[in-house]
Amino acid sequence: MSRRTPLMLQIVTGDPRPIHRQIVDGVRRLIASGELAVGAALPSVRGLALQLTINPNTVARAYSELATEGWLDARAGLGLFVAIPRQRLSDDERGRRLDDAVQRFAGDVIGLDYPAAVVLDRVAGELALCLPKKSA
Amino acid sequence: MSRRTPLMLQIVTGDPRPIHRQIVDGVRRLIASGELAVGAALPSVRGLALQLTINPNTVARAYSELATEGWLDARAGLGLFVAIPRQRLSDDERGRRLDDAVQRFAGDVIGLDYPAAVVLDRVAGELALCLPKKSA
Amino acid sequence: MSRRTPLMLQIVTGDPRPIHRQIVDGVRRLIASGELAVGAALPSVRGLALQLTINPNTVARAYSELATEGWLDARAGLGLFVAIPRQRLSDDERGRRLDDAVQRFAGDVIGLDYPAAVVLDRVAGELALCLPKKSA
Amino acid sequence: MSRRTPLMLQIVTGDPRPIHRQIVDGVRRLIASGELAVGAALPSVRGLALQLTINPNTVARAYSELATEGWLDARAGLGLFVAIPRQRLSDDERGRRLDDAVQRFAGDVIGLDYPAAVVLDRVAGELALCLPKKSA
DNA sequence: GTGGTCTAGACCACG
DNA sequence: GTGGTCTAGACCACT
Repeated sequence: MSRRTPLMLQIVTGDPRPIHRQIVDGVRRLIASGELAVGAALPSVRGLALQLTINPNTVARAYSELATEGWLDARAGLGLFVAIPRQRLSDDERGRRLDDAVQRFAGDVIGLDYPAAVVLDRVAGELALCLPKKSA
Repeated sequence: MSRRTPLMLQIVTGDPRPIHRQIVDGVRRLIASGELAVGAALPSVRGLALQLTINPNTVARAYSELATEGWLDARAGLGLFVAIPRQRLSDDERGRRLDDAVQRFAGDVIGLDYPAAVVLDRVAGELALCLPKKSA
Repeated sequence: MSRRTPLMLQIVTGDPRPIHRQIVDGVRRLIASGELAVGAALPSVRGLALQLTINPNTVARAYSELATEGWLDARAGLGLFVAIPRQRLSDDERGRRLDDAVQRFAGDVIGLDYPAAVVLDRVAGELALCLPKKSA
Repeated sequence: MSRRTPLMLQIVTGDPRPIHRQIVDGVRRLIASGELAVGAALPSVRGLALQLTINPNTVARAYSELATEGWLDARAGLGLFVAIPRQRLSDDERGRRLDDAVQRFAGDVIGLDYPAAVVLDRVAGELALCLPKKSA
């Protein structure tokens, strides 16, 4: 009997991101949007591997990255839990990462020939799900 | 052949993108922004490789990708030229790529704790440099 | 022919730290002490695995952690290089990590029955090799 | 059995150490600091498990480790008592463990960019709480 | 050649 | 049962 909520995650083979990255992004989004509350237990490594029909090592790697980034707490013998959020990066580093992400995104959408307004709408919609409206 | 404009490109070793990707993105951006006009000749593979001090194979690969995507026309014995713009991808494919890019971008930005408005501003600024205001 | 310096690293099976952690600690120390200069190339994943007679995956994991922490830059097809140092963590996070490390260390040496002065000497000797004397 | 002093111990879920390790460290510290005198009786396995709301198996394991290391004496039918201090490890083993602990600590602290003096002060303060000033 | 990802299966420590 | 580590071997992308 498990109180663990099954994760609403889907692995897309056409996605250029590697599998473990899709899991990391997906879980981060679920946490940031509040669908996974602080302290909530995640599916076990083996359980999520079965659910997604991938190798347990791949799930373990994704979970391990999330723990390193401070999103999850891993407790051997118990499982993984959503961690209390805290600011881990310096302001400089945050700025650099924002720059990198914006530049990469621009590179990705150039050539798709969408008008800027359409792209911005999509981004705004996605961000509305998980980002604060005001600075924390 | 002095008609060939030297490309205003710069390879950044710290950039997470592979070199050929930086070239492809850079050329696409120069074309999209109009700095490289339709019909303009590009530097030769060897010339650009010398200019950027990288392997000619890498330049050849970038040019080949740009030709495959329809940005460049190769004329045997003459060189590569900026092609006449045309629709290069199916609507489905374009939609899927936009989705992927937006999701990846959101994954990168979540947790940096920037307000959505700040992120959107930065994206808008970057897109203004290279995207059309209206659909082509 | 390789300009890569062989790493002065040794894996100790009796050490409670897992192998990949011993590599990470060792490389961090070599970089912090200046024995590995900024921009220097590291042994290839496969090469170090042969040198230490461990599985390439284990080396790859250690290198990947070092890259994530910002100590190394990985360039596919070229190799790994010592990155330019920068402050990535917030002051709060740095304080928390110092606290954690000190507490863990105290727990490790309690019961070894060494006088405090001896322990402090050993720590001072180790830190002298790699830490700044004044705040940067 | 009211002669058993309740232990001033606290289990911290955020602590990276496993629970049994927190108990072992805590009891060792109470003994080293003299708060638990030689011959004093410890709470029963079940009692401590209730007090800390953890699994009795975990308490039993911690007690067993402490007994193996010579900190506690088990008297059948009576319970566990603080043992008479004696040398518990070979000099070689003690030396190796000190080395390991110092190396691990250095690995944790490198890169936090604290001056060595600050780190040493923190260590000295922590050790003052539980280590002898002179060799026992 | 380089690094990166994934699978498969074994073993250990923890609760 | 849980997470964590290691080995072995395959495949991919990059230069």
